[in-house]
Amino acid sequence: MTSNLTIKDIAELAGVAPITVSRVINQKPDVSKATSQRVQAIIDKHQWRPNVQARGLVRGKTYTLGFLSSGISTSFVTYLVEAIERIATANNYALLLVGADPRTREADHGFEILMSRGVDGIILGGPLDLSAATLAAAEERNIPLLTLYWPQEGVPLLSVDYREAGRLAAEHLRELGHRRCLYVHDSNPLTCDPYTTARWEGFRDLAGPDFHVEALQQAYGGTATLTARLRQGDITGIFCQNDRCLPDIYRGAWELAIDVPGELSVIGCNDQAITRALTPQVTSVDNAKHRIGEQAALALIRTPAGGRPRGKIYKPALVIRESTGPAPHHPKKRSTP
Amino acid sequence: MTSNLTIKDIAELAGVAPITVSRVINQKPDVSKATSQRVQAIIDKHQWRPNVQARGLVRGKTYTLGFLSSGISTSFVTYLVEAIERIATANNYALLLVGADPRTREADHGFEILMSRGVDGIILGGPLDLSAATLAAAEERNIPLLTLYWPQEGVPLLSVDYREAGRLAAEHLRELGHRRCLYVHDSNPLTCDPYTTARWEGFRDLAGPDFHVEALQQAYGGTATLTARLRQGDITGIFCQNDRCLPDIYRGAWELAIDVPGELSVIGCNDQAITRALTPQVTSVDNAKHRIGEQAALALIRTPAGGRPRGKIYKPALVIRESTGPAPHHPKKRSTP
DNA sequence: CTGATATGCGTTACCGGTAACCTCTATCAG
DNA sequence: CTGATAGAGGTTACCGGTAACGCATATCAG
Repeated sequence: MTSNLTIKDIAELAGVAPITVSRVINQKPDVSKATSQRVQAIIDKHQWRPNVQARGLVRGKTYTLGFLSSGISTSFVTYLVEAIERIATANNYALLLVGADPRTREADHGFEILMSRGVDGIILGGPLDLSAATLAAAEERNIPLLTLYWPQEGVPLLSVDYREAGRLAAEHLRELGHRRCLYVHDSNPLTCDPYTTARWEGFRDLAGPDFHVEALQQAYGGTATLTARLRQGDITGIFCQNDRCLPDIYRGAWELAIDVPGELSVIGCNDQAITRALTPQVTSVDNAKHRIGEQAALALIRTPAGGRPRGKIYKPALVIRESTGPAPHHPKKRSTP
Repeated sequence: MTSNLTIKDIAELAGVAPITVSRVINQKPDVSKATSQRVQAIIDKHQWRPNVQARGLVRGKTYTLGFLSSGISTSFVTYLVEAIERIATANNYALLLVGADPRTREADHGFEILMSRGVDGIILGGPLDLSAATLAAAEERNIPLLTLYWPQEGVPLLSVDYREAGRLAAEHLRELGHRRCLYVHDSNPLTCDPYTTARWEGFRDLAGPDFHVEALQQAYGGTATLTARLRQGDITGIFCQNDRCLPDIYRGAWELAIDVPGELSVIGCNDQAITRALTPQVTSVDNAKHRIGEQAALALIRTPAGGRPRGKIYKPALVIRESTGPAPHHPKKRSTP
């Protein structure tokens, strides 16, 4: 019965002063074993837990991490939240979740909510715009910051080498004998990934006389541009910016009755759940999202109040599934419907 | 520059007592307009925000909601979190996210984290086991509780009439002329949905001489049981417990080269993003998840400390897409491969 | 036996707000 | 002129912990 007991109640029940109870729960010295056990017994019996707010007030620490992001239900962000939450809970930290406005990406409001609650560290997630003033305020308050995937001026970045992701995709396609491939992306300024370009550059890195690449913009939820291009019949491989594009690509192939991977190989990026939901299952580049989330939480928990956590760029890894295969010998020319 | 100013600093700068600043920020009477404006000016100038912990300590209120759930990255739960977060932020509440152990569903630990932080209300999400003692402790502390989707003894429930969802699916299939349909579910005790049975009952409600239904268990990630049944060639419609099953069902159909919706109509449940990611897009029953999340947050924000929020059961709605169509005239017998 | 050093625990003040109560001044009816 | 009343603001104590410091009692070398 975790009722509204305070440290004073516990102290009284144990016949000691409150500070002694405090010492017991914080495993400080200067308490005899006998006293300690007696106090602990009372605590256990009543399942008492110290009030985190009171403790936070006097310690200037809240044992709380903040996560700020728009598009919290976006698959990628969800993975981050899950990993962060797991680490936080395991370390008796709580996770404060605040969203930015998904339409404007304006995040100052959310950031201030987190700051006024005195979180011990803030993790920045997906699409968000923070003003320099806000960032400076965090700096001044010594709140450790970390950004995952969305770069912020002056904030350490924990992410993946997306250029390398592009290279891995290109390498795989080239080795399978594909000679003309597409990089499909959506550069809508609100939803686009900051690493759209990096992936493209990596993908293009392997271009050469026997490996032609070109970029194609295809807005989420549409297939027209893509199918128009595929009709020309020369493309045998696709690498897309983000697994979010995959449903559109599969749909486009379906509309043209193109067999994946028989006639067209498809590679996604980020290795989200959708890769296993589609048939055939999609080869994708794993971007270490779980590791990133975990490391972010750990880094902030471990960083002392004044310190700066370190960023890190992980290496991506190709996960081969069913959507990629040898290039067809004679790519078919498609007829216009 | 939201530095570490306190109410005392602001008071001093404005030449008043701290309590006056307190009155200004809380819009209380007994402050002259002139004084109020002067104080407000100082506050604005320094972008000062009161320390939420200190305020919470003395008020016994934290302006924080807790969300407890396992499987935070589960699509359905994600929708809830997103909706709750939006309402919370809009009302200057924060959302504290805590996960239960996904393997054991044990949630007492998480619940205690939330309680010791004095959240103003707790929303219970997906699969979790709470001990009666823990629930009683919340009761005793007057913490308003609400459970979405996962029933808890004595806790008001905000959910959807899943029996009706089953009926809607059956109705749709029957009207399309299907006469022999399957209810596909996964009754794994850890992952299964508490409404598995309700949906089945609703689906069966419409069974009759011209509408035969049967239930089939098919674990997530597999297709063997399903394809074995489909090979008999008599099934022309499927309703599945949860959109999570859809990828398996589509894969099963693909393995047998069954055309959806030409030869087989498929209806999902919950109307998650996957319905639009698959081709053809899947007809599904919308379970009002956004409304549920929003209402939960609002209810808890509005419920005064001692009160009990009210539960509510929403009506589901069928969302027709591309995966359902008229029953084929002559269902084909499948040959064993 | 004395002074030095631990050991074990309590007292006091304080973290940053706010509720409850108090004081002072102005205004006004009788 | 007196007393009542309202308006504007301050004083004090407290929320539930903890840091800093203080003070017995025990132990032990010399």
